[in-house]
Amino acid sequence: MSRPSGIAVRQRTQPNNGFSLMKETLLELLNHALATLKSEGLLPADHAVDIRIDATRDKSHGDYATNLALVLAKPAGKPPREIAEALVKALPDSAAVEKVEIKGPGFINFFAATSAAAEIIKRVLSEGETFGRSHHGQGEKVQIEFVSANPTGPLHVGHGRGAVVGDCIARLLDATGYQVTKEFYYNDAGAQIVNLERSVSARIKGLEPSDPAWPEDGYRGEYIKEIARDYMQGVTVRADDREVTAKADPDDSKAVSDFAVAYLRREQDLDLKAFDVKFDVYFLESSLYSEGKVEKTVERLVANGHTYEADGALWLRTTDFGDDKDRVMRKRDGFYTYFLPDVAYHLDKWQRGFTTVIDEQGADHHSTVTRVRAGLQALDAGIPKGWPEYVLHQMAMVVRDGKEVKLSKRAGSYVTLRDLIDEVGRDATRYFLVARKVDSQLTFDIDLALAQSNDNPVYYLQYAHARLCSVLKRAAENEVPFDEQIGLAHLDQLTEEREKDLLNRLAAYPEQLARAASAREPHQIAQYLQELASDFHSFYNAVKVMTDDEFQRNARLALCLAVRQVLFNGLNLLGLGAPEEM
RNA sequence: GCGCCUAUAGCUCAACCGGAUAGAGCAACGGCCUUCUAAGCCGUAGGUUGCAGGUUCGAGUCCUGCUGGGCGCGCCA
Repeated sequence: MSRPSGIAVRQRTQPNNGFSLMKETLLELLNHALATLKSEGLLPADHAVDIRIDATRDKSHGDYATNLALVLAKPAGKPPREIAEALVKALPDSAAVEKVEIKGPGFINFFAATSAAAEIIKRVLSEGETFGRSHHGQGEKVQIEFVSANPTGPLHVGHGRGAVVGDCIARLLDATGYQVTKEFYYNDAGAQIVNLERSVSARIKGLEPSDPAWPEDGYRGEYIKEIARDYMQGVTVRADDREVTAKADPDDSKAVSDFAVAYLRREQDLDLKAFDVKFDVYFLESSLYSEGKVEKTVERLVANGHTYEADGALWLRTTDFGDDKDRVMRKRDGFYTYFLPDVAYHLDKWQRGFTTVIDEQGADHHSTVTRVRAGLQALDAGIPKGWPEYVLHQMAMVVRDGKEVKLSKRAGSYVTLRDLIDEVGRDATRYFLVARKVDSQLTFDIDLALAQSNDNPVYYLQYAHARLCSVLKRAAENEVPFDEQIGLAHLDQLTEEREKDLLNRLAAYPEQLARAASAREPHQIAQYLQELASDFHSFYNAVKVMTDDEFQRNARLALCLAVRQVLFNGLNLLGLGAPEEM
């Protein structure tokens, strides 16, 4: 599978409008030096090397550094420091570079001229909302499936984590040039739906979960009672993908079932809407049956000779494809296991032309990964081995009053996603759920989120944006308003250390976005935004923007405008609001 | 027993295909509003990156083993 490397510095992958970024400049200089070394015979002429230029962590190492000399030490057969010296000697002069140093084992450190670093402002302002976006994906069709909750209850915090992670990955891929389809898959006709119907019917009869006649494993939550009431009142419910009017006939189990599914789908839609998550496609498991896709998949697997009958069931020999045991496809009772429609569904995705498919799921379903991939291999349909991709998020736990709130649909004790959004707000909920790596478990402490509500990490970002808007607004009201042209013509006024920090941070954004997208890790953006906001707050406290010096003031306002833009773009990637005042 | 994830400051978490002296927030302590939003800033303190080996110029990051935690191992989804 080809993925954009994103990280490697490449020439001309970004539209640059003639503005040269520091890294691009350094890359050119190093390429020159490299060619010189080769022509002098210090390096094998045919030696290819991927030049890496990193932003430094430590300012005493300059703004950018390369380990090029260390990488070249082996092929050149010379100590790294010697190569570093030769490289530095061969570097063409550039006004963009203030100083070059060799440090440590052979790192070459570059100190950028602030005026050259300030060029990023021009690019940010000319590209506006598209700054940071790229065409790495070249329009490739990507599908991301996430949430995919069955309509048997409201969404909980685990679904919320999946929802925001999937949604943000979709935003990242869209921003890096992919054509993204967001899809929600659900079962509207299986055993769980029968259970749902029985539960609602029991409520219609006035039964309580404590009654002996209550269906075994029935859903006990209060929401079932509400469905029963609305069904008997003939209510019409409208979900994103269906609309159903209740028949109010307690004996029509099909009608009860249809209504309950539509009702819960609508509830989930409302949850997702409150969370600002939208889908392009709702895919029904039942359609795989009604359109014969399940049957066709079975036939194909049988024809390929990967199946056998045993104990009255039909098995797929998934062990041929790396699974630890074979899996039942068709049960003794003639029904298929969930696994088969899963395979049929993914074959359908492949046939729809999605060369990259990402399944975002809870890690408790991780055993399906090997199984589904094995099933797809057994189809012999030309599907690559590691397809589809999976992003698995670890469990999210809700804590209130220092105690875990169990998320049991059957027991009915519940903290729903909507509860969280109502209590701590959409932006804070999204931020908490997306700001950390998906591989780590997550504790969502409601009390903490509430207690911090005045002092929340997401507000830190939004406050930075609001502050910037305020400064820019003040400038607009001023008798000598902000003149962008004057500002851009005097970027050499930006000489403060805090200003340079900000400029370097702005310049890192496009790469940061590309890296987060190719790693499918939206938390990287949250991290970046914290750093950007921090740089801005430091700058704001250390440097007065609205000075009397016309050139300096306008240059600083241009910087502010650029920072505001990047903050806005980044907040947007995470689906967070960018308030103009707080 | 097997598989996947995980272990970093008191707590919650970062750390860019392996890079230089491991960074933030919260909590603690000390400062900063007669000037652009103090939901902010500056400073102090806080670490044997679970343990033991290995790979190499260099390891929180890669490999092996061990320990602790989570999840999974249905003819449930």
